[in-house]
Amino acid sequence: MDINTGIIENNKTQMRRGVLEYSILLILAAGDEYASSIIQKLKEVNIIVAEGTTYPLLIRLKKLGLLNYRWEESTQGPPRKYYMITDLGREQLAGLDAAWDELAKGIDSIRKGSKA
Amino acid sequence: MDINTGIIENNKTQMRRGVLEYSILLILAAGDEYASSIIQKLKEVNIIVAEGTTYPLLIRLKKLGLLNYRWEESTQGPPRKYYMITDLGREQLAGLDAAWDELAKGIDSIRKGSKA
DNA sequence: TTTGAATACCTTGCAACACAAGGTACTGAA
DNA sequence: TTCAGTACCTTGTGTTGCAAGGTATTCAAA
Repeated sequence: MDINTGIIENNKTQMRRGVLEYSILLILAAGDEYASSIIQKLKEVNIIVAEGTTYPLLIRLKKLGLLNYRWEESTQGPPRKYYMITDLGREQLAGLDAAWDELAKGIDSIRKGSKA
Repeated sequence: MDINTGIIENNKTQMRRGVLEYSILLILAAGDEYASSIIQKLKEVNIIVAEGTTYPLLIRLKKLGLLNYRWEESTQGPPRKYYMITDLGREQLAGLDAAWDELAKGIDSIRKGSKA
């Protein structure tokens, strides 16, 4: 692996970090999911996240009252822990939507400046 | 400070973290700046960053060869360390542009999904 | 019936890094 | 000579993403 790839990869990781909670709340706002399916959905939009990141994060969001969960049997293996977003979670999500918009706007205006 | 503000503020911070290196490179691509002026420019677009974050970050980017600097006298106080982006820095910046676009696209498509 | 693959859950330990707080040093004006 | 303003930098702490390792369930094949 050359040095360039390393720097870029590291930064892509950094960028993803910032939006992990946000994107998980977004996914759960659309419907209940279990950890593995959340990871899968994120992968589909090129937001790669490890199991060791996801499980602690879901537990954290649960503790904060933004999520709840229920167990559901599966014929494909062990039972699944389906997470769902709470009312508080939806409130917070609205705030994060705004934060994301603001950040995107900020980056955009710096970008325009750097091309002037 | 209520609990809601806490969660949101924490997340805004998280989001900013991911794009700090990127936005600093963007600013320096538009012209040489010293640390305090970089912080000021970021503040203008609502990306708040502390001194204790910025200085080590600039040093790190210098060590990676993405930046260089020169000293310049000032009549308003101590000399200023003007940072400038290197050729390698511009290369990396192109990669980060792409990474940002990809991330923004990813978030966008999750957002659309969650409104369906 | 036991072995293995697939699925799903979770924890531990390490490393990166943002930031608050505290510190140094230069300039010019009061 | 003292103080405010500007600018540099470091230290210590806390958070947190992730690699690696571990447990448990189901089903199918040997």
